[in-house]
Amino acid sequence: METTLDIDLNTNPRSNHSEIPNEDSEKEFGGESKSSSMKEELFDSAVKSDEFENKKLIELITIVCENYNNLMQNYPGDELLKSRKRKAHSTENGDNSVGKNGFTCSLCDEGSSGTPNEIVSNVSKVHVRIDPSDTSLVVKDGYQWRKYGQKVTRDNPSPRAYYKCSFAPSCPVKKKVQRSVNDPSLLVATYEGNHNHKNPNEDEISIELLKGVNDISSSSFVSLSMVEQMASTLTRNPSFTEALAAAITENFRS
DNA sequence: CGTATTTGACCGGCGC
DNA sequence: GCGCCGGTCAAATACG
Repeated sequence: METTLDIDLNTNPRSNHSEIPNEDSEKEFGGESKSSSMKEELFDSAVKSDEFENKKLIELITIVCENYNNLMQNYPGDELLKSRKRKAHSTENGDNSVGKNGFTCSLCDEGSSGTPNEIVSNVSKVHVRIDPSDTSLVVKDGYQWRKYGQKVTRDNPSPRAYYKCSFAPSCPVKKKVQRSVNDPSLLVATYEGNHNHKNPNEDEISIELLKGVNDISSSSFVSLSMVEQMASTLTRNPSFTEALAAAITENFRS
């Protein structure tokens, strides 16, 4: 069963406001048949209606954020740790199936076959579909990264880029980004470790939520890719999709 | 001028 | 022990 969560970021609540009669439209209608009090009433009801929809939207986004955070907490970082010692890792360029929209996230317990005392680190892979002509090895995931190396590996002609979290050394997370050997339009990002800080964009989202959805719609801080990642991760969690469906039903019933 | 990126050198694990 | 190879360092360079 495939569940899809579509978050249409083109639905701009602020743009809805542009349909609310403003000074220009008032001029346009010239006050011929409607009294000013009637116009005020229409304006007022339009705003209230908008506010009502915005509240629903805020609640839904809040639910998405909460579930995303909960889900992330259910995959504690050290649980899937694996050794950084180099061993034959054949899955390095393996292709998992990827949806047309690009983001696929998988948590891989690659250290499970190691010795009991082996120090292991959390490794996850994210597959991102990109424009084949795009040569940049950039996977936008909401975090800030500093590139510290690039290398051409033996089993893949395309270079592999090495990134550290910009919060390093306090945050030990690293990621490797390389085109798939089989599909040049596919970027494979391998994450090692877990961030010991919040996603900066996540904070921004929380702040913007408090400010109101009008500002959310215009905020450059709300990363499309982050929402995609959240959606991708969350939709793979059956309990979340159930909870979200229930929440949506409940919200629109009230 | 401060910060980020590039890139060749270097390090260390692994296989032979 | 030696060479290969992935990963990291750090000086040089680019960029805002």
